[in-house]
Amino acid sequence: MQDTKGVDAGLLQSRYRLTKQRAAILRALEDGRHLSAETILERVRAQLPGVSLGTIYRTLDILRSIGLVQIFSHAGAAAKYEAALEKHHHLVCTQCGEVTNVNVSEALTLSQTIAHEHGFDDVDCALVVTGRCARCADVPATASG
Amino acid sequence: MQDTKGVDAGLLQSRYRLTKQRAAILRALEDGRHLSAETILERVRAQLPGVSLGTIYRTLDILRSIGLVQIFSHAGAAAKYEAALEKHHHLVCTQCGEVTNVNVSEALTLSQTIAHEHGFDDVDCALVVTGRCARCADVPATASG
DNA sequence: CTCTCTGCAAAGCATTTGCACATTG
DNA sequence: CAATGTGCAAATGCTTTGCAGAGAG
Repeated sequence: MQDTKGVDAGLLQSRYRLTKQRAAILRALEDGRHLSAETILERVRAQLPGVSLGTIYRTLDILRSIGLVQIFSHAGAAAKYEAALEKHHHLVCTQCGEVTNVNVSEALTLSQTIAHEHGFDDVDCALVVTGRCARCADVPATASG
Repeated sequence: MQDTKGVDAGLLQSRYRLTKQRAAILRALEDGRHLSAETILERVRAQLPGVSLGTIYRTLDILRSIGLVQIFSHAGAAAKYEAALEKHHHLVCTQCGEVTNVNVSEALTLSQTIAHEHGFDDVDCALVVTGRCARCADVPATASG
């Protein structure tokens, strides 16, 4: 492993080794957004057939601990992972489940104010906005279940 | 089942039956905040020894569907349930895990603006503010793990 | 009485983990 | 070479579900 561009550098700076599995996982994360561990596994296996789910989870956990990956888990569903490019929040359609990244810089400011009032420091926040997207709103009633 | 005060009324108005299990679950939810299904089971069993976890989950799901219960699930941990008294958000200490309810009315306004820009309607939002609480900040370093 | 609920226990998923071998630095 | 990472498969934890009997309206 010597091909170390972009994100990979983050791993190198850490105390972790840069293996081909990790590089492939990072690449998968750079390509897509809101990927489940399962999806990441599929994409990684396209390049490295032998990779296991265990490795995906272990790596994702490391990447999160060094701040390279942002996790987003929303009631019930499997967690979604994506490269921690810049702070953003999520807009989720309650009907079709599609997730969109949105910028809501005020959310953090607001959160910090609240948190400080409660004596918290080291503040961060996650805002999940739910609703029905335009496409789903068009359909009169899915009348399912 | 005829003792129908407060929250119970909500169930009666719905198409669901008010059983003693459901009443006990509602009562448990009125007492505490951020209860896990397991905790609810314990509390309910104090009054009704035979109740099963399956019933807890089934009931919780019904209560959520008719808007009487608010679920809060935060990465990794088991979901937390509480009576849907009034809209509020959560402040979570990343160190000790304690959850506090906070009022952030601006969050919804903000979310609605964003959501509408994306063509969404029927908007709601959940804000999770994380940080280190005052008590944990006092301890120099937990030096754990 | 009919239809809905419940307890039980097994199933289902997402995620974690122990171990022996492969790899990295 | 020593330390770390990996694949495999079993284990775990939370939640869901099928079924036959119990209870609500």
